[in-house]
Amino acid sequence: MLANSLIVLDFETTGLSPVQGDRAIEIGAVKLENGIVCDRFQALMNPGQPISPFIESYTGISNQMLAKAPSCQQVMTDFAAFIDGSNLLAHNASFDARFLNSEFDRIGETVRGEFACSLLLARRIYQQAPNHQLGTLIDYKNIAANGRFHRALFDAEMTAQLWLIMLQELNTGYGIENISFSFIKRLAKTPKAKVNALLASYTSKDVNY
DNA sequence: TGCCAGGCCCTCTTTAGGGCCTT
Repeated sequence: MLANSLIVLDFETTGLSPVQGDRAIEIGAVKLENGIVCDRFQALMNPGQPISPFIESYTGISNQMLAKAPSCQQVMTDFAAFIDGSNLLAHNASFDARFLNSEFDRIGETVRGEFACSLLLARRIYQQAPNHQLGTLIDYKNIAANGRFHRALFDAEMTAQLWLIMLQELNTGYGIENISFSFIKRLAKTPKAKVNALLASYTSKDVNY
């Protein structure tokens, strides 16, 4: 079942590319079970390098805050225990997956769960949205947002709420129930012009697709 | 708000280019 034990996560980082030496500075995540947030994880981590004024401004996380934070190794070890092989979700998952893989590589961990992407799904089912940035979609769907975007836990919470709304609308709009994780991934990879046809053709046999 | 990268996805495409997303 899709909503069972799904970890929604978000990284704040020193930049865009771990290949270029960028590191994680904060991880936030919520655990969804049966459509309900049942656990949370949040931690700043010291990347061992100063962050730029741009990142300080963008995230509200300062070098002073990170100087007091535990190491990436310590935090990511704790986070590996938190996710424990669950399937994963993020907004623009390719970005978070790169950093999760990079930070896990450094501590000898591997990502065992599968990743889904709320951005790809939103681009399919909200084709009329002004754009598909997380903040825009939260506003577009009138989801209550009391917090600061670009902090990891808040973005993870908002991504989780957006995800649940999308599942609910797939249910009410297309009669799709008990949708599988793999069907959502299939939907996210379907060309936009063929999304409606796929949804209209959905049958119960797709539950375990 | 920009740069760095990479995946997705569209189009005046596929022998390519550029916008959108993430920090």
